[in-house]
Amino acid sequence: MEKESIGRTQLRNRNLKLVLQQIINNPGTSRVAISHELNLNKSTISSLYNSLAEDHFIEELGEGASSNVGGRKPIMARLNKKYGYTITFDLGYRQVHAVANYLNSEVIDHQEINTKGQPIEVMLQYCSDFVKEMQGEVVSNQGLLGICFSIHGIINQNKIVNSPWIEMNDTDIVEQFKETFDVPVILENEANLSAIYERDFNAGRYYHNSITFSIHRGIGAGIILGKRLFRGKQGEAGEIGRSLTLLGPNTAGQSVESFCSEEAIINRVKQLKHDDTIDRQAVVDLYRSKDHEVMRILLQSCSVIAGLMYNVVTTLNPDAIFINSELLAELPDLLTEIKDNYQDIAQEELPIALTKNTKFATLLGGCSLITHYVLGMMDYELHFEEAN
Amino acid sequence: MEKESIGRTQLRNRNLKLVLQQIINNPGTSRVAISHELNLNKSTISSLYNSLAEDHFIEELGEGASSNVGGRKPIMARLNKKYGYTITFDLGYRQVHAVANYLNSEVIDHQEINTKGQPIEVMLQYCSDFVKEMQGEVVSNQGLLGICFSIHGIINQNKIVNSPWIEMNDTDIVEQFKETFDVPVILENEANLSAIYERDFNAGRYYHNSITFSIHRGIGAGIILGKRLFRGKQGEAGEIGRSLTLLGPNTAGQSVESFCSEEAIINRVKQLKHDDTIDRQAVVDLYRSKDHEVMRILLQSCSVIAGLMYNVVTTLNPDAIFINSELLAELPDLLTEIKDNYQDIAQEELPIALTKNTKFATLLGGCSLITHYVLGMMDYELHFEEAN
DNA sequence: TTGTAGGTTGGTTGCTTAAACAAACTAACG
DNA sequence: CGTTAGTTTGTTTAAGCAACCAACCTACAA
Repeated sequence: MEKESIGRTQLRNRNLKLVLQQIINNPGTSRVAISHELNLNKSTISSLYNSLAEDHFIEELGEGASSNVGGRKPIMARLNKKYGYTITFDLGYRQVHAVANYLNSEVIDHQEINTKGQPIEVMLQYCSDFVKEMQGEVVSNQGLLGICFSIHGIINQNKIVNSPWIEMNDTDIVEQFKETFDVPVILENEANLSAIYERDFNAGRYYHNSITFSIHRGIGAGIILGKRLFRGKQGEAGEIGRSLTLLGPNTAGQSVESFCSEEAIINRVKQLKHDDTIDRQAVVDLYRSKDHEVMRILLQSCSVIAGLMYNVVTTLNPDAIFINSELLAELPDLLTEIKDNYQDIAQEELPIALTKNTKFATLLGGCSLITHYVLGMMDYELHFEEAN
Repeated sequence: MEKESIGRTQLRNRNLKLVLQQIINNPGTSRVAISHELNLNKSTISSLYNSLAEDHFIEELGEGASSNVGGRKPIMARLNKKYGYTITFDLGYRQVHAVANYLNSEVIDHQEINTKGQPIEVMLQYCSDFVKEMQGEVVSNQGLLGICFSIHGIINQNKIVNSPWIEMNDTDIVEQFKETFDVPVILENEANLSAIYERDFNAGRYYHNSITFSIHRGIGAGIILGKRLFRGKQGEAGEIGRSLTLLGPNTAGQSVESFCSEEAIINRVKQLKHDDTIDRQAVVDLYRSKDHEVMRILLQSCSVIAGLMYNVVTTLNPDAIFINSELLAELPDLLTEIKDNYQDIAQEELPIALTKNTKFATLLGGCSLITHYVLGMMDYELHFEEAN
């Protein structure tokens, strides 16, 4: 909403970025195509294009197909992925997951190490090592451009406000990595990154408003409205796990999270089975072996999730819902259950889909976010391809 | 998000609007002040300013106060309110409310007539008459600029999708009035207009994200995110009345609306008292006379509303909440009740305020909306003053 | 007290600059 | 030859700049 004034230089800058956006989102486009798309004069585009080319943002692919009535063939161009690269870490409860990507989001390398029970310092040491490794290996024009951390907690103003699963010991991740590597460092909530992934990769492209439910240890949601991530006043938007399951006089209602997060479910099964070694895999196995009690607990949870979903959809009327959950990925039956429950309540069609490749989604979301940032294109819609 | 390309003309146009925005939002500003605010050169501003002046958008107020160290006095300017005027109607269940406003939102005239039980055609005939009356009376530069209708129902693409209280008989309001008066005609949901009112007048100015609960016959919410009205995929965002009060296995949970809308409350009191003549005023009187059962019902409703509020706040993390309700306006005790309940659940501070002047809020919201529209400034933040 | 010089701010004017634009051109095709 | 892609060269236009005038203030001297 707050429009900024535009002088001559900002005009040029903006148009430069619009051209770059075209090149990123339509790999194998040409100058004329861009000119047509942006309603700017051919010569203007040529000028802008050449500026970008000088800065090594462009990779030319030779000639494309000419039209069927003759005429010169266009020179196809796409983003020069080797302009530079970014690194994204997911600081999980059980492990650290790391990935390095070229500017077009192509994965250069990824690693995962188990850090369960380890303090944050050890996790960050691993991250630091990974960055150094990449700096030694990856060849690119500008080198490392930026780093993103996926945090399972609440982020505000690029600071961790709340980290329920990992004790942070007042560690200032941003300061530390910015200092060491001299690149921008961004922290973002894991559910938000999942949402960004859905927006910028594959499916979500055509949806303006989507909500990504992230159901792991806790329950959160990433909210995309008007193609923009909505973070709320203090970055707490989407903390739907705290929603009440019961509105009414006895306001001491249970929160959704305390009832059907993975954590809660595992605990309930633990109690039920008097077995403290139960973990997610055990729950999955029990469900698959059609254990009656476990099935009941999970189906109950699905019903609650469906209700929560209905309430959120009712307030936001989004185009689609995504769910990012390892548990559901392993037990797709439950997705059907949720969908059916939702249908019963809503009587309305709404695309509900599982996020494919649960863990990578977050990382790629982070890759997209930091890429947007380093290009100075936070408010530009960028699409990326996910390799298969 | 979708950025449009900017050529020379659009640049000029945009800067023109930015200058106009400054003049609207800071009545009694000067060229230098604008130049400073927009970071554009003095001479550039002068040029833009003069263009606007030629188009009669500007009213000069003579000289302002000079600074205490000497120097020429600035020439103060504000929006020429008599550039033109807009008209807004509220098509209520019981009455039609009409208002005409100058471009600065100043009320020229307003009327209200009782139309309870009358068909839509009669209501619109009255509206039509009002417009003609204004066209005869109001003197302004450009005359009537646009018309806005506040609809107690769902609007999508400027069409009525759902009108629970008034039978529309397939009447195409937009077509009809656009045809007759040859100006833009906009329909918008009443709760959304309330939200716009809170955003553009008085209080809400400083909030980026706010939610306005409109509790009348039904329950709806207007959602302002990033200073922008959020309408959802099909304009159904904010239909929170449909939220479930209970998430869980028996998904046939009650909707909030069926439980504590004004309609529902009155019906419950009717049943309880075996008196079919009960209306809002009767409920108010009964509460004031401390009728036990009525108090119970209302307090119960407050508790549900507070829970609903908590859930919505949990998903959106807004800066503030507004409530627009005639019932609450008459019984401010209930607001306290809601606030207390909310506090109990949330344990967090959040500004919760009643909309003053319940009925006018919607109309002024409509005025703001249509004014934005006719100025071609839908995406510009405009502030208006409400006369006292 | 008055008058004038010096400083300050508001706004205009005329010229410069740079980016978009337009049209004519070359290149490369069917 | 017609068509399409891209470049070149020159034009237009809106922003930027610098010098200016206008209108105010204060200080201070006659």
